[in-house]
Amino acid sequence: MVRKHSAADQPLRLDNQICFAVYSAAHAFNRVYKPLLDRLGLTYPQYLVMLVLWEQDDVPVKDIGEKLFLDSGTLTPLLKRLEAAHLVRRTRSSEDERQVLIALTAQGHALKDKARSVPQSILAASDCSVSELVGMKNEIVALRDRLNAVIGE
Amino acid sequence: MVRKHSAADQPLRLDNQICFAVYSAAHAFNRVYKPLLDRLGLTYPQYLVMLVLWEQDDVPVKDIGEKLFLDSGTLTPLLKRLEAAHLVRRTRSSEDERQVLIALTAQGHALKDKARSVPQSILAASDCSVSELVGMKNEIVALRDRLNAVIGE
DNA sequence: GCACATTCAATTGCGAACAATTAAATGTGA
DNA sequence: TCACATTTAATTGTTCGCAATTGAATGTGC
Repeated sequence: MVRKHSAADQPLRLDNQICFAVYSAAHAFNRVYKPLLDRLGLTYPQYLVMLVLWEQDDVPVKDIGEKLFLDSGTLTPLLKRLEAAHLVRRTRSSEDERQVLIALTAQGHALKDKARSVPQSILAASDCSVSELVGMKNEIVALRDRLNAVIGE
Repeated sequence: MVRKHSAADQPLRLDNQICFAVYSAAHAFNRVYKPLLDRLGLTYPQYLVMLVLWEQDDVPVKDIGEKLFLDSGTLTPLLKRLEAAHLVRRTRSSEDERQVLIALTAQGHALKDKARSVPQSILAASDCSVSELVGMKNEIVALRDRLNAVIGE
C-alpha cells in the first residue's frame, strides 16, 4: 500500500503548525495596517515605537527595546528615520552617557491625534467582537511569554 | 485634574493591541526555532518553503507563494539560496515557460527526516497541550483569513 | 586608585518582506 | 493574424530583524 502522506508526516504539515498561523497572521495585520499608516508616514514597527512614546516620553532606547522585544540593531536605524521625519529627538543622557534618550517632538506628539482612528479601523477589519479579540490576545501573549521564557534558559 | 492617561488613550495602548501580541509572538517563535533550524541549515522562511515541498514536490513558485502568502520578490532570492544549498532545483516548465518549477533534490528529500524532531521541540517550548494549541491555531487562522479578505477588497 | 567586567548604543553583514517596475510567455478578441 | 491584456518571475530599492562585534561609559572588587 502506497501512502503519500503517512501519519508520521502530520506534525510537519504546514496547516497543522501554529507558528505558521501566527507568522501569516502577523503579515496579514501588516498588510491591513499599511494603507492606514501610510497616511501617518509610518511603517508598522515605527508605529509601535510611537505607541511606546505616546505612553511614556523621553525613554532610553533599551526600554523601547524591552517593550517591543527588539534590539539596538533594529532600533537605532529606525529611530534615526523617525528623527529624520522630525517625530523624535535623540539625546545622550547626562546622568549616564551610554544611554540615548528618545523624546517626542511637537510633531510627534501631534501625530497621536491622527493615529486615534487606526485601532478602530483594525477592529473593523478583524470582523470580530472586542471580547473575542481580548481573549485571543491574552492567549497569544501567554504563549509568547512562555516561548520567551524558554529562550532565556 | 491632570490625567496622564485618558480613557480615549486606551485603544492606543500597546498592551491592548492584538496585532502587537501576534507580531511579538511571531518573533518569539522565530527565536525558539533558530537553534533548531540552524542544525538543518535553514532559516524559518526557508523551513516553511521546505514544508510545502515535502508535502508536494515540483510546484511553481506561484503555488508556494499562495500557500505562504509571499510574493516573488521574497521567494526568488530565497529559492536561489536553497538552490545554492543543493536542497532544490529550479527549472522552467516546458508547458508554460513563464513558470519556474521548484523540485527537491535528494538532499532536500533527506532533510525531511532530520526535520521530524522540530515540531516536537516547539510543542515542548510552547508548554501547552496539543488541543489548546489546535484551538488557538484555528482562531488565529480564522482571524488571518478575515484580515486577508479585507485586503482583497 | 586601578584592573576588570558589565552595560549600552552603534555598526556591519545577511536574510527576509514588499512595492513598483520590467520582460518574457501566454491568452483573447476583432 | 495581430494588437492588446494577462500571467509569471525576476529585479530594484527601502525597511525590518538579528547575530556578532566595537567602543565608550559605568560599575566592581581588590
